[in-house]
Amino acid sequence: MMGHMSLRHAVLGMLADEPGSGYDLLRRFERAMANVWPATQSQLYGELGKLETAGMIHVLAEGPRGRKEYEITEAGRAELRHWLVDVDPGGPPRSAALLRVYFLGSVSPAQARGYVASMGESARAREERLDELEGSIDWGDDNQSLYGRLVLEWGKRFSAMQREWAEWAVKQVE
Amino acid sequence: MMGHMSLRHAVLGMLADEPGSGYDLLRRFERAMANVWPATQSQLYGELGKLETAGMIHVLAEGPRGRKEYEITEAGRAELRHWLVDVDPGGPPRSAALLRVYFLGSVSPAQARGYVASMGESARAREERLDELEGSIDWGDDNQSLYGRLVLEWGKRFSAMQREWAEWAVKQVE
DNA sequence: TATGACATGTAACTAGTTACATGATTCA
DNA sequence: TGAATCATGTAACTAGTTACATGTCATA
Repeated sequence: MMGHMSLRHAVLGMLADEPGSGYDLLRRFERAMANVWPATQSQLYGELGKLETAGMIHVLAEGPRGRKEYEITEAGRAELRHWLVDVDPGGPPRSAALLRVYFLGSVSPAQARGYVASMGESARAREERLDELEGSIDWGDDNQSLYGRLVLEWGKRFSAMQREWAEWAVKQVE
Repeated sequence: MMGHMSLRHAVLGMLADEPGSGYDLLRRFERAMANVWPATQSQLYGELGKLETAGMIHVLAEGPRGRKEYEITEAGRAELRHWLVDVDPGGPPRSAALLRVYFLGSVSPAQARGYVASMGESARAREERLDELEGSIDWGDDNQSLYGRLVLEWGKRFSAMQREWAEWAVKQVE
């Protein structure tokens, strides 16, 4: 049944938007995807090789310094649509931050409070970053802007939720 | 610097609460941890072996059918506290659900709306499950109850956030 | 001419999943 | 006695990380 392989689909999704090299993709992952689906350079080049072998992308042009610009193929688009529509996305992912909360009984209440407070603080910092980011992008009315805004809004709501939870939780540990 | 290895700490955290066998732990992971840090049987037995070699747990008693009951050692408790207090928990984890939202431009608006709506629906179902769970547990005033309630509350708030976001997002895709 | 950005790739490792394999004990 | 549960373990795989390795091109 082929496992999950979401990196594959992240790459296909980006190339569906526009062609690019591994190097391009790496920067796109760093810029737009860092908080949703981080990927390393190693992984990216490996996946591009596999996708080419599988016929889901092909080399559109070769540039200087060995640059290979990839374009998604019709098979690649079909696989992307299949994943978007037919494959179950699964539940919420592992959370190391929450895992710790379970075990805070192993440290002093003051340390536990400190940990929860720091979760709130990092959520607040993330909220600020996302607000800035939102202001710095000039949103068009294309699909990318539309769905990008949905993701950004999710991040903002998530961060606000976590900050509010932390404020509440700090009081519980007293 | 030893990587993240949160499974190791999840096991230590559970054994810090009370001793148990691999089989016990597996059921505890299924019951209490399924949504925060799922683990497979394979991984669990492997990790128990490594933790024993590392001197962080030891066999307290052997029972029928080869059962080995493990207890955390002082070294194990120290490692757990170290992880809880000193190690940076890192940002929000990968989210396959959100990753898809980025790429919904590749399918029809109706399909995109359907996907977002299904995210809302699964969040609603999770909210209900968590409400039921909360009602079914008789909470004491021990540490486990306290921190368990914090985690449950986080889950409820997360689910509510996702449901509300989805309701909002469905309207945006129109 | 040397620095920094561009550009790709491999090796060795850790983490996690799925499937297989085996056997003991309980109880209907 | 047969099925369910208890109980542990291994093999083969996929996914992801870190470090290493190499070389090109633009420009100050």
